[in-house]
Amino acid sequence: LGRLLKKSAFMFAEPHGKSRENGEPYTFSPLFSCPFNFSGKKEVNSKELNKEDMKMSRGKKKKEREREGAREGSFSFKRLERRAKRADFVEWLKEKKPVQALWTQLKDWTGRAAAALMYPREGLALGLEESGGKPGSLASGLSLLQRVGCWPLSLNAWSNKVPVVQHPHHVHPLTPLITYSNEHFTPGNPPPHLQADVDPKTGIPRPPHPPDISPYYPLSPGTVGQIPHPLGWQGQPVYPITTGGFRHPYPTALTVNASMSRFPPHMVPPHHSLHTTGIPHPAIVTPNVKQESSHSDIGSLNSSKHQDAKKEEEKKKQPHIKKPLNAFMLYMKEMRAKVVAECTLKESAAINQILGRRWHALSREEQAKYYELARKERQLHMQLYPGWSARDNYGKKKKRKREKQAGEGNEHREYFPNPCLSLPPITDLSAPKKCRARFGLDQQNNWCGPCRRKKKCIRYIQGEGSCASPPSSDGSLLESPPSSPSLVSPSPSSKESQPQTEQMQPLSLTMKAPPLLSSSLHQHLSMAPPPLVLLDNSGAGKKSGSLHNGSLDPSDIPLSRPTGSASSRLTSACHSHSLHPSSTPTQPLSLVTKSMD
DNA sequence: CACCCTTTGAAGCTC
DNA sequence: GAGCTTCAAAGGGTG
Repeated sequence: LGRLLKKSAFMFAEPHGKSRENGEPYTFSPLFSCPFNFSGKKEVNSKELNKEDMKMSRGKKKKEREREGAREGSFSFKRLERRAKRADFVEWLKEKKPVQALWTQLKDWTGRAAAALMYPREGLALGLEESGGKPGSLASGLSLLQRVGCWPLSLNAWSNKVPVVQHPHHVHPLTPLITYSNEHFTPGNPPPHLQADVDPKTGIPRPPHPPDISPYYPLSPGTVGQIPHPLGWQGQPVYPITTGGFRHPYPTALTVNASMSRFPPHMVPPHHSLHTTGIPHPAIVTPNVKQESSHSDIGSLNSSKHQDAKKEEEKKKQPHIKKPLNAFMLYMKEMRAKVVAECTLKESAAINQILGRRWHALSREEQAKYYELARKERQLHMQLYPGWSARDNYGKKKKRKREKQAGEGNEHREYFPNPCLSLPPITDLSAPKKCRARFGLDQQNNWCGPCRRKKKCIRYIQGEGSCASPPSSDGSLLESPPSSPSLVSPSPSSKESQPQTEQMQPLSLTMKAPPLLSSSLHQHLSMAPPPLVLLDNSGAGKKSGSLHNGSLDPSDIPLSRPTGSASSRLTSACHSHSLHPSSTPTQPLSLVTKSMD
């Protein structure tokens, strides 16, 4: 078994050094750590494993092999079983029940990759004794691994391009991308048997049920689920080739966990109680099992309802194939941990801001690396999901929000009719959050309800009968829906009359923006024409151009994400009506610069 | 519990 | 083709 494990380890080892037997480069990475060497003795680490191995003379080895009746380059499960009977090993194995269970199944499948599949899952670090695992020998193993749902293996066994970091808690963010290297295998061109058919709904290649996989797995579902992925692909942007899943009957034991989910949920029998593993699939998000369950329960009471429930269920069971990560996302994945450690920040929004700045600070070469990785990722994604389109995911993420907002919009108009809405565009100068502008964040108790909900102010409009936005210098203008200067028609007096709201000094700008940015912004603002003009010419104005046609509710701004996010960012970051462009150095700045351009 | 925030980039959509 | 929108990751914050 030790030899087998070592051979297995070779499959996952990074090339480094020279093999004793064939001179092929190899090394073993500390990916796994098996407490046993081939002789069944417990070992501390793989180095000792190798030392132990070295001590054994070749003659002795040969004798042993002959005694075991094993041929060179192969292994015998019987022999392994005998060795497995060693008390210490069995004891160890007992502690690894999931491994043992799966191992039993893998034996049925045969193929030396079985061990490679098994023990890496257990995080074994194996030394290399005999280089039985040659690149060619991986083929069968790969096929097997793919069949059992381990497609996203890090196959850099013979690639030294990217370091292998497999620790489950510290997975190299780019490791999964190694998988996309077509140098050693082409994920997009899986064995013919894996591309036999295509899911008619999703267009996703659906490998047929492997004939050599027994459909009956006595393996307890829970045990399988407890087995961590061998190469720590959890959460990694890798895409299983077997998205279509196995045909029925699929081995229950291996499908119980929908989160393993290279098998789409609709192909997987619902074993809700078996969601214990938490092996999430990086690219496919499975539907809410809880909801499915409740739906089916209700449906059983009523036939029509049952049908509806079934339909809903089917809808929900559609696998959610995520978008491939772009270069920046890959960069974020890699660098997030660093930034978190350095800045002791936990808020992703703040971290992402930092990452955004760092991204821009990267050299072209460094960025090119990520662009290339992203390109590969897209390629692989395309190969794996030929029929997939980004629009498939449209509306899935914020559907609820949009629906909710649409409903709120109607409600808003119904319950908080804005006189400005009925006015021609020239009079539609109402700015949202009037109360915000008047009272500021520290006096929110004075805000009207809509203002508290970031909706259109009713108090200001109704109480004072004015729809004109307070003449602001720059800040409030950006915060409020863009309007043309002629439309705003701010009287100089009004500007003076409400200095507290418009004379927003770029406080947050000076505080938050990097020196360069803030200075440039200051300069920019000081050199820029009056804010109104600036706004009028701005891309932001174009962006939300529909907002200042007078017929739209300013509260709809959030519907436009960029505008809404900018606005909310401004309001939140700048604390009320303070100047917007400063809130975050990046976006507001880009807004301004865009407008200038 | 769903969504927001925040970033960049890719892709889809609209005009 | 320009401009806008959505989504991808992440996790604390919010309602």
